[in-house]
Amino acid sequence: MGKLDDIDLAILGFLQENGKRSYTEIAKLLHVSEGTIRTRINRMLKDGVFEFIIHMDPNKIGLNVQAIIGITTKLGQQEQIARTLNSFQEVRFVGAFSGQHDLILQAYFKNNDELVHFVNKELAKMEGILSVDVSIELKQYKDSFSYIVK
Amino acid sequence: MGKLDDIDLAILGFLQENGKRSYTEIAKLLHVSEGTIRTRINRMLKDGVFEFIIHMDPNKIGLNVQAIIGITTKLGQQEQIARTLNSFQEVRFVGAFSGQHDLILQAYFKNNDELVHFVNKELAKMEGILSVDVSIELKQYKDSFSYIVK
DNA sequence: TTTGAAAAATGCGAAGC
DNA sequence: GCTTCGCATTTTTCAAA
Repeated sequence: MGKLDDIDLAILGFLQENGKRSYTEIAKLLHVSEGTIRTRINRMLKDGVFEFIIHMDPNKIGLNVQAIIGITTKLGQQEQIARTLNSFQEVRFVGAFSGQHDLILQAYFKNNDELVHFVNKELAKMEGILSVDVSIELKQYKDSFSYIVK
Repeated sequence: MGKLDDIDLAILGFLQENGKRSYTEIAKLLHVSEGTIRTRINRMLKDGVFEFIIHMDPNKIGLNVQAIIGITTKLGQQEQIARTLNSFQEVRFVGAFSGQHDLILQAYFKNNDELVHFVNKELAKMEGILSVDVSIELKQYKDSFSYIVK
């Protein structure tokens, strides 16, 4: 699994603007053949460099309450708690972090009741959680998936 | 811009598994015509319900340091700081939150030097920031974009 | 809004450079 | 590893129910 060269990065640069761009279109933009684009995209997909997904607006599909939750865990329990959190549909992101909280998660809920249930029932019953710090999103300013500078 | 019905949600349910699924394939799965799928997808795109994107693995494209940063701002300065943060390529996500921090952002960097520069130079020079709380990601457990329960 | 059918574009596999 | 060339699939367009 080698490094990405300039053409690979250029392909990603175009796809990050619009995941629906065709091989043909990208080929023209980069002045190489369609087959080259296709081969490289398939290689990057196989190597897990990126994947084609859709990004839904949570509000538009009825998930009106978004929260970021910091968790402090008992030493040695972090991994197991992370795996438990993993299994919740509501949880979009979980990571272990250095800093104030051992775990940070992002989760989407239909309404406040569901958030309260998640925190007071589900989190509350997990062994090894020492403290929970809930932040509720009031306004979103940016949510970008374009990491590549052109 | 009406509400989504069961077919719309079913379409999103299939697309969230794989953003490359064709109209034809989804049509067969849902026992409706290809045109129906196409019409509905285009309506949802127009309404901003979702978009086709690619999700890159930050590590695989050389962004090896990921951080979540909580910021406390001077009253009334929050909006303007959020907009400034917005303009940084490194910043993937910014939101205003209730709770311990007024703003929370997620950012990706090539290395620790770039993170340190962002915090100690860029953030440090912004007017109205009272405190900054940096958490560095040690391990990622989940990063899902499938919000719809089937 | 959904369907069906024909034209245009895109994607795919194989062969050669 | 890149390109070209047929063939299959998908997308687009549009008329009609």
